[in-house]
Amino acid sequence: MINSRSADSVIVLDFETTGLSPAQGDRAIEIGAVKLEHGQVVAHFQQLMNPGFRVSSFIENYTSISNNMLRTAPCCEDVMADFADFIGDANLVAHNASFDQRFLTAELDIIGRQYREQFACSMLIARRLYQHAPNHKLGTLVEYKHIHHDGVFHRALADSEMTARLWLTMIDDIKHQYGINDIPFSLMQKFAKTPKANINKVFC
DNA sequence: TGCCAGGCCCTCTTTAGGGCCTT
Repeated sequence: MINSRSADSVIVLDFETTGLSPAQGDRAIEIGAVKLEHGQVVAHFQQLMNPGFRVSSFIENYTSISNNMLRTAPCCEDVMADFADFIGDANLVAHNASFDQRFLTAELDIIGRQYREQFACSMLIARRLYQHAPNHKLGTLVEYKHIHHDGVFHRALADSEMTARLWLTMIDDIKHQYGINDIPFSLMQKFAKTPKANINKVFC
């Protein structure tokens, strides 16, 4: 069963998009992902994609992805077909996963594909594990945990790499804190959804 | 014209409201 797999064998992904809501017509403009097997990076995926309309100046400034860069990029449908093949039957992780899950579902719906995998949210876990962090934005958590980064933010591959390092850091911290050797993906999902008052019961 | 999401979580809560996160 997929959920019995170890939490350190997942695909960590991040979308850059034209806005916040596919229901309002927003589309993906970049996908980045890191494949982890037993805590090691074994593959990357990164691709710009042309949403079929110009992105706003806010998005150009926020992501450093310009309309000129997108003009020659392949369309979303072609990129997402390749990405669906890349994720296969892996479990998935993203920071604020509800956002990326909405776009993944919407973009795969357009090409008649589906993902069967489970999704876990690194932000929900960080809120429980690092309750004293200044906040739980990805960039803040990377600094808070002294996680290596190259200074690039709000690009899909860079953010997915940082999220992957944060994910593995949280797994290590949970292992040390609760004295366990291996954490199933399903237990991380349970941790993410458990009320803070009860989180110590999840790994005991 | 003006507006525009949504799930989670906390509290001055649960017959609600608002901040946090993502682009």
